[in-house]
Amino acid sequence: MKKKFSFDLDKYTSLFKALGDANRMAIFNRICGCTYEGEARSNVNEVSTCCDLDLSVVSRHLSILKEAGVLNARKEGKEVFYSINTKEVATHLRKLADFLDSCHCNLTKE
Amino acid sequence: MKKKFSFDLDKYTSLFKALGDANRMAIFNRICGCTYEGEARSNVNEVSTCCDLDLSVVSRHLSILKEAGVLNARKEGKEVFYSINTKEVATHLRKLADFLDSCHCNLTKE
DNA sequence: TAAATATTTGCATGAAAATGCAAATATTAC
DNA sequence: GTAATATTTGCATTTTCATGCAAATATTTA
Repeated sequence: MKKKFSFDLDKYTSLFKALGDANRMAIFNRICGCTYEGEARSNVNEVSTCCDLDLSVVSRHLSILKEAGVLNARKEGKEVFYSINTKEVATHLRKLADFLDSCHCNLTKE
Repeated sequence: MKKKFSFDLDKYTSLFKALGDANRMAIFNRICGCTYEGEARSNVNEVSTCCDLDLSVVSRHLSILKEAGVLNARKEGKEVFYSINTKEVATHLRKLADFLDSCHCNLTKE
């Protein structure tokens, strides 16, 4: 029955792979900051100010984060506004945390 | 004051980088399973059965996961037993989830 | 239509990471 | 000590990924 404690490995792998890069994490954090400021809007140009990268690279990172379900993209005119997919990401993180707790790992850890 | 909502980017980057690989995730899941079974012990040989990799590669993956704080290692005789650092990992995951909730991201998401 | 602005995509390059094999190390058993 | 077992490390190879530049696309404005 051990199966019921398992979780979608691929989903977590892609989520963590997306966030496991310093520049993408900086971008992620930047967008969190933007959205918290109340504007809830950060286009590619704005985001790119958080790291010393070519705009095209930032664009690609944003696309990777979007593919992994971390970000949402909304096109408005010429611009594309990115925002954090808060609920989905937080849910996944908590689910894994709960899974770990349920595993009773480290029973013998002193 | 926006700073108080921030979090340790580097810590999360290395944690996610460690888990952002399909084989390491399989290893991670395998050890979760082992520990749940009550034995709380998985040596390198046992772990290596979860993926089609040379033992030396598995050993390296385990070391990467340990460096990132995901695993604990305990040497017993010739063997090294790995277990999940449950509390630390779960805590980090929840902290990030809480951070996301506190950001009020996606205010405009429909 | 042409120009301006925002973003993405094609392509080449360099860097980092994953992998396997062989050899080295560590520990126990004989 | 030697043999056996478990794991790690050195090294070479391959693969994957990040990056920047230039060109292409999309959209608005003049």
